[in-house]
Amino acid sequence: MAEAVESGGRALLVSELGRVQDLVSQLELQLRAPADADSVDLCRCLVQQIVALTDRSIGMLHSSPDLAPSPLTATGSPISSDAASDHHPFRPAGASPKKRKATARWTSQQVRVSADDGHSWRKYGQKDILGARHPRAYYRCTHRNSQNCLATKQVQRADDHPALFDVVYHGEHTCRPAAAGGGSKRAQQHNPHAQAALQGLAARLTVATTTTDNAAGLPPMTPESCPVRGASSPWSLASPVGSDFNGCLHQGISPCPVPGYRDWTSDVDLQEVVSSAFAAVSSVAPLPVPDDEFMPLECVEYVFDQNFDIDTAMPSLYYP
DNA sequence: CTCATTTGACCCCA
DNA sequence: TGGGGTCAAATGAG
Repeated sequence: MAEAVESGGRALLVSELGRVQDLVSQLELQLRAPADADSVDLCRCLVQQIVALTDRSIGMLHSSPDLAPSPLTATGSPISSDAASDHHPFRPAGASPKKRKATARWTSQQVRVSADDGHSWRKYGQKDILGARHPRAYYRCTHRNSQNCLATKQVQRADDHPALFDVVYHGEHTCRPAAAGGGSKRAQQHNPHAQAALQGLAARLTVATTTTDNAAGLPPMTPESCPVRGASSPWSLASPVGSDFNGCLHQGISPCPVPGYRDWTSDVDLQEVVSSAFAAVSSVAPLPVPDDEFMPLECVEYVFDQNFDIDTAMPSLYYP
């Protein structure tokens, strides 16, 4: 009975988000085309529809707490495992706990949200941090050697919310991202008006990105000072999607006032978020909960806390 | 063969 | 001296 209602609502929600996804695809196509008055209008129209649909989806989530997904993760790439965790949920039984089993991690139930954020990361170290329950993983840009790109990031599972991750970015990508990134940049140049419209949308779909460094001229903010992963904010987005930033970032989702929230100037990014939301809702079916899964992120990743609170659901679609 | 991950060792700094 | 960050050899996957 309740399941039927829930299932129906879920289907509706999936349908709505599917439409959002389609709209974003259309928007992306428009952004790739040279700008003219018609395409700008069309982009505006698409943005309005996207906003309206996301509004509705959020409303549905709020009115149907049962639609809250089971804890799930949607990672963007094979990611390193927590070395301290020998009971890796995606690791085949009997496999070596030490070496990566990249392909084994992509089970049919795992949601891969985004194929490419334009940047790729290579893990170069992992350390147990004093006072932290979970080790910290260190990543650098894959193009460090070939393009002298000095961007790095640190990913650490939050102690208080094991499903959440603190992601800190250092440095700036100087590499030229592959297809996706380049494409979005081109779209930016071709259609600045549409980009402005997208930024308008971004203002509503705020992904809180806070800085921990003043490299970008922003006040320092530590994970502790921002309620990103506090008790009232049960989930977090941690993704290298924001890796284009100057300086060092602590990234997450939060309704906290963010001095330097990320400008969504990339249609690829926008689509990633929408795709993520879509994937998250589509995957309400129970997924394996990687309890000790350490999830550094290659692309976009949504992490639902195990105490998922529907009242604060969809923080990526935060409305100020 | 190439590339990514793991992990112990090493380096730097407070 | 200890903690955090990085290096690099070993190893696995494709």
